[in-house]
Amino acid sequence: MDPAVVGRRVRALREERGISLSTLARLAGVGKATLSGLEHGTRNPTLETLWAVTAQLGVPLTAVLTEPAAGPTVHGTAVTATLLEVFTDTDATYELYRMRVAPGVTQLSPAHAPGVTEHVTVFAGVLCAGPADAPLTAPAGGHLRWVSDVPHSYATVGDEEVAASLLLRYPRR
Amino acid sequence: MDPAVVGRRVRALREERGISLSTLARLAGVGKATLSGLEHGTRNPTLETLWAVTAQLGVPLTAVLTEPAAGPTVHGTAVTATLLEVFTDTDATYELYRMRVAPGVTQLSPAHAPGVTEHVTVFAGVLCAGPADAPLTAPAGGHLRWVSDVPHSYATVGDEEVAASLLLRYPRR
DNA sequence: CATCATCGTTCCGTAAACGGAACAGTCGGG
DNA sequence: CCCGACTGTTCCGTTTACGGAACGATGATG
Repeated sequence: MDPAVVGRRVRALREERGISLSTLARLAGVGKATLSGLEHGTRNPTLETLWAVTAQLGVPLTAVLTEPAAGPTVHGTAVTATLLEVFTDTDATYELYRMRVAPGVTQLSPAHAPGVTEHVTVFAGVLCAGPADAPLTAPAGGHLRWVSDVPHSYATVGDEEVAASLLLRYPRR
Repeated sequence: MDPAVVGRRVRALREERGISLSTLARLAGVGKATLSGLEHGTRNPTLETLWAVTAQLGVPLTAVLTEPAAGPTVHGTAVTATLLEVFTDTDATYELYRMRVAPGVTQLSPAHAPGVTEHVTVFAGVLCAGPADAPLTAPAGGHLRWVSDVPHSYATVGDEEVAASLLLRYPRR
């Protein structure tokens, strides 16, 4: 955990809001020296200090402590997916992703293990996805499901980026 | 942010692993006094200290800084839902929840605004949910969808707790 | 019972994070 | 130009979190 990274995030958040270091320090009730050192990563801040600052910025502590993308992120040619949650059950393991599909490109993904299914709920845009030889289409608000033990594809319909949630279900072997 | 809460989580995580305060302090390279004070909430730990301890426990910093359920949590008679993500689009707003339904109780929820739809994907257990007068049923791996502008219900089928993801779609009025 | 190990807490000197003040640099107005 | 208001950084005395050692309590062993 690099304190310099935390510092950069704090500074970025502050500058997004267009407020000065002096102002934020005063609002958060910390010394300017403290905030300056924190943003530079030259100090090793106390929880209390970090809390005061992030609270004033209106973000949770985790916003500066974790990567902007909370989970591991998978980048493909068209698809960017970040893992939101993993759920393990006696019968299967589920992985819940937030997914974005860039327009104009079709991404082909190889087959998963037998029995793996994908559920997609579209937030925005129109998604065309599913088995490569018989893809399905869903508009915003729609839902797709397919068994992904065959090669499958993802693409947008139209120029709009697609936002969706993707649920991968891996049956216990 | 209550340092006592952080302390309790650290202590809980340590005791889950069955290791002593002395041992964890040695492994994490911090003083026993430091760890003792941290667990009691009588100290105001430094990021470095907290990082050393949580890393040794094998959990991310956020595990002790945020609620066990990361987002705002809604508790009902049978349903506990925690907000994972909010997505706002030009057409609609989506809220993605992780949901648990306790067995043996049926929860009735009042109607939402017109056009609001719910998508549920079941992780574990068997869920019976939907419009109160015509609920639907889905086993683990299944998916339900209904328009929730009428009163609707949630209940498990059988004695097993249901785990699921719930997506609420609010069309822009 | 005596002994030893380990438990978690408390004491204490040191190192460092803290807030306030002083500092140089920059912009805008009279 | 000069001045005031502001920016962010640096200096400094005070506060406090730090690790190590000492402590009493507990449990296992001979």
